[in-house]
Amino acid sequence: VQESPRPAPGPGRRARGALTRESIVATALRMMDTSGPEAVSIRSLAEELGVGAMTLYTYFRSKDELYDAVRDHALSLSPPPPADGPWEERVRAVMGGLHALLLDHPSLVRLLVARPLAGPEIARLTEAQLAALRDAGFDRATAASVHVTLVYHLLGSAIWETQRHSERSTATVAGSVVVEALPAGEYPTVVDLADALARTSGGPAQFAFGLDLVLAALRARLTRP
Amino acid sequence: VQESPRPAPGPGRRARGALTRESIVATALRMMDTSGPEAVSIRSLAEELGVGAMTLYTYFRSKDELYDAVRDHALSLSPPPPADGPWEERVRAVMGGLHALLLDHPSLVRLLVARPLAGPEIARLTEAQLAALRDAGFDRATAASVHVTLVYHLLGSAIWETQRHSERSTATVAGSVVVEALPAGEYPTVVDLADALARTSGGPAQFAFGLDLVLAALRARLTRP
DNA sequence: ACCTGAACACCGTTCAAGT
DNA sequence: ACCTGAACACCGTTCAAGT
Repeated sequence: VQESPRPAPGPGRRARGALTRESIVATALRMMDTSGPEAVSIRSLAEELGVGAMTLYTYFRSKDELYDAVRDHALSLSPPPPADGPWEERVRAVMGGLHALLLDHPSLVRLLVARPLAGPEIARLTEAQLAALRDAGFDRATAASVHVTLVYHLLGSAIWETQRHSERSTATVAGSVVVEALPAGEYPTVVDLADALARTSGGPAQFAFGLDLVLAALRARLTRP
Repeated sequence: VQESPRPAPGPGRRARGALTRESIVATALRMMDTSGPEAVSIRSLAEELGVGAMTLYTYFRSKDELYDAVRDHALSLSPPPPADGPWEERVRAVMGGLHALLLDHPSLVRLLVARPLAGPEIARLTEAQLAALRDAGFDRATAASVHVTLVYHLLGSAIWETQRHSERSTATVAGSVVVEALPAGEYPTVVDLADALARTSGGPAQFAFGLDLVLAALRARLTRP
């Protein structure tokens, strides 16, 4: 036997006793950010941690439970939303913080869209947003509907950004609509606006544009209902 | 040998010569609608069609190409958008048609969010929406940004509806935020609005609410820019 | 051109067994 | 309680071979 069967824990390899739910989740998130979400599986994560695949089932009941924990951990990295101040700024803080987080951790999008939105961090962010809307003066039903509308905006933009980055082909893409070889006779407006779509699509500016539209409509509702 | 090695094509089993790209795609969509998107794989689809798995590679280069074709086929089922009339009604027609289609075929959501938005049907719908916005009087940049905002709304609502239906647990769910056993001290507003969230979340009414907000803001922009 | 089974390199998870 | 390898029932896809 020339090599020790169990290598000593070195950099990037964790001491055996140090394996915890937290360290597993942190490693999974780092792996997703580094190598993409598709590179993380129970088996590959276990290998990265230097343990057998089945070891992870000591800490999590299933892959879904592990991924839910990763999502919650990632969401906890978003800045704590302000509890007072003008309602509009508070909504912008929650939404902007989440959008920035999703740009930092694009792999998080998969975890958000694949499973029901639940967990303590989701509850914390929902609480902050609903409180801001109630303080603005909206009744319960309206506050709930506005909140869901804002969640749509966040989820939609997250998907959109992910799709754009997943497009690695050399085809000309205008706002994820491939316009290369698009017959101008059939789709004149798409072709005419290809540059505008390519320039405006995605990112914080596009996110703010849509958010501003919703907030403007809400301000109008409050002043003359 | 007691059984003929190749069963005669019966109901639900296709004659061998009839295998085409179209029939494969239609079967895949029907299978997704019936058994859920996770039940469809190259192997299970081939079995449903009564052929070997590798046969499908004669018609499609890969699973992604097959799924893109399924998406395009499903989108072609949405009603043709009106080419004239008031811009707002045209936008409502495109958005409402797509939302209804996604409610009819929930499994379509996966195909929409997992891959870049491309293909002839996407181009057709994009063309109709952009044309309506240009006819309304918006400049190129604004029309493009409004279009993307509306796509966010559609994608976000699609994800949201899917998440709601995927929640098969018995836990109390309020707008996909599980409020069961949620400490009222920490999340007072969520608990207070749990009923409102459960009542308003999802469906055509919620979709229309958000769309109305955006359209109201756009009307205001057009009258006093 | 159309269709095939065997094989490869993966999955998540169950199980029985070890410490 | 923590960790394990073997095994099971899956994937998508390559390959060489058949018609």
